[in-house]
Amino acid sequence: MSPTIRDIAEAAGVSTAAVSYVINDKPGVGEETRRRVLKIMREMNYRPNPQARGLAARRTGMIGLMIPDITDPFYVNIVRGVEAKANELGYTLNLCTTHGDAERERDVAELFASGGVDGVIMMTYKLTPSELKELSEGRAPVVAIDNPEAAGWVPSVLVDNIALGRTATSYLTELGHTRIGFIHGVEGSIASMRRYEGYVQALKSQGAEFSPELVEYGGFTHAGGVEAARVLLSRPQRPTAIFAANDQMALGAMSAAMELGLSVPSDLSIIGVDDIEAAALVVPGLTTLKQPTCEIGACAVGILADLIRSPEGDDEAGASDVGQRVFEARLIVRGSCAPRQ
Amino acid sequence: MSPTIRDIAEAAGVSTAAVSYVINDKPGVGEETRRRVLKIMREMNYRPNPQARGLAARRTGMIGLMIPDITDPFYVNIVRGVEAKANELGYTLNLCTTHGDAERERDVAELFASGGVDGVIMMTYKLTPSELKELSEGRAPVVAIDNPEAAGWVPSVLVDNIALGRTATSYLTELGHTRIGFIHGVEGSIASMRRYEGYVQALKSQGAEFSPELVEYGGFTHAGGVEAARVLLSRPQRPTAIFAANDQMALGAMSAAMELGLSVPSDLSIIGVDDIEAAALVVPGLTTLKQPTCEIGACAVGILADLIRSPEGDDEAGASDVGQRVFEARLIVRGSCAPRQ
DNA sequence: ATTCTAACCTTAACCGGTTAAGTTGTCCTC
DNA sequence: GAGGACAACTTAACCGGTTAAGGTTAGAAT
Repeated sequence: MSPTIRDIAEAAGVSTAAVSYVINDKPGVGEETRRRVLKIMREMNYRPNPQARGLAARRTGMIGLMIPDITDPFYVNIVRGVEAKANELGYTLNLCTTHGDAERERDVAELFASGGVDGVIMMTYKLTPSELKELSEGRAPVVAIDNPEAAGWVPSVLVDNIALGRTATSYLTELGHTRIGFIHGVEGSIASMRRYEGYVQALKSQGAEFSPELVEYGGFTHAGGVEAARVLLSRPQRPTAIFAANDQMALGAMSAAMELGLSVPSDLSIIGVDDIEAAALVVPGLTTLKQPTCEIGACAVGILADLIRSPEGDDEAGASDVGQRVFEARLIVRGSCAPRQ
Repeated sequence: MSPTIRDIAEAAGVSTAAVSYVINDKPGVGEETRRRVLKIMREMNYRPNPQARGLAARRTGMIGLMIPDITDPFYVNIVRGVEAKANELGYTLNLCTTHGDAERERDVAELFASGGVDGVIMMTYKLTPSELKELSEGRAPVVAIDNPEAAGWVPSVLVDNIALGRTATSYLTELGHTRIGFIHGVEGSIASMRRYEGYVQALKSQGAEFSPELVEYGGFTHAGGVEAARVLLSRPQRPTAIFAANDQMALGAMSAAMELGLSVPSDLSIIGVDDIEAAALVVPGLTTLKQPTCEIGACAVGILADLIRSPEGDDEAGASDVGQRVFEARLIVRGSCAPRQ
């Protein structure tokens, strides 16, 4: 088997404590001894056992990351940000996906709570805020991403989806559009609802038309986007622009438009959200709103690392000051939107 | 703090050993005692500490997964397969990305080797097979995915990229094409080289033309595909079909064709590899070769779990029998290929 | 009545580290 | 030259579980 700290200690003629001090760069060991121990560690190819270390020092060096779906580019990009920052801070990542399943979310939360990780980053939609809060009061602190409901309960980093909706919609109204369709994601999606809220706000403030006839659901999928757009475009007075709550649906809307003989952007302007890879590849390119996913991930890790270092709760200020960081989406202009003719 | 096994033992009036037996469903505990202990565990919201467990029982319940890039759909789909199967077998995933960086690959390997995981699944391209083998002889067994060089050294699961190249190319020759271009990925990519090899084999066996003029590099990116296709299509005798080593480049080739006023598939047939999401969304749909990524991932976990259960090495049969499982890619026919006119 | 067996449970040594407290030796100071 | 301060180690008690080996007890077999 691989050598233990005792083997090293013996070989170097010192106590395990001394070796431990060397490993952790702590004072109390002479220069000469330190060098000797290091040399022997190298020679014997010694690697401290992370489990034993963790057990004794009460840390695992791991951050748990819970996301619904590793296929969705939005989450993947957040994972990238998280990974980069976590790595920078010396943490390794424990990734679990939940597929939006409530039970699985609970299982994973349980797993993380049992102490396998030093902290948890959660993108969860089924767990209630109080469940989250309870979890965070256990062994590992929690930071929530993209969950407005959890904000206020646990430290959160969010994107302002209402502003996002306003930005997208205003961009279209400023191009002269007044009949603008909206394609929701799945029913009950908070992100979708907030984007819709921004859409309504912008319509009102710009004096553009608002009608339930302009709103459909597309389930966040390409096929759903096709369906929804077909419905919207076959209405007596069809919209001249469509704002879809994500890019897959926006691309679906684009297909539907082509299928109906409408040209994008001259007959129909389309705007999406997420800036997925395909958005840049289609012709015309899809104008979209990009959320700063990498920064979001990195920011969450930063907050979490602080919490791990100095566990909360010991302040009298009350729970009202749980951190919260809000990011804004950025408009990426490509070719899919044009002034109304 | 959260209760320990000693707290439970005390509350139940038994020894910690008894509690441990209950936790692990081992015999030697009476029905009544077992029930009492379970009840108390529930009441006190007890969760065994995974680190302590791992230390004592010499397992972590984690599988390390090393991939170059979490953005690449090919890897992501493998991760999905791995995650699902790992989860099924009670393992959790420790994900690390290397960005194809040799030093990072070594760091991660080191991390895994130090015993943080029970086994490792590697998609690595910079580590030498002997480094891999050495790693696998340490604390954690290793399974390699998609690394033909490692096969024979460590248990491997692969896709037959030569056959893939043959399949793609034969599909085109059978449609009557004789001048078929090939777009490589990055230089030195083994996958790309093997696909090329299959391409050459198919050309030869079908008596089609082979010329260095028909081969370009596209670096696996969309932009690179555009570039490469431009070059190929501006040659005196332009190819009537192009086989790109991945879908991004194939889509790039499609853009280049449109840009040059060529229509796909009537003027130019295009075939790619990977079946990325966008392949189904463009018009015409991209014909492509899909690797059974989920099965590959699941298969790797299966092999690894066996190795973890019964560590190798104890057989006299020699190292020649390291497992190896080869998968075949499947042709997905969409609209981007047509008979030569 | 004694021995054997089996079921049930406890003791205590580990797993491989960390770390507070204690020991030893050296040098400095007054 | 006694006392104190400091550097360099060591001792040993943990961290929170697992598990081999041993101890009781009750009931069955002899």
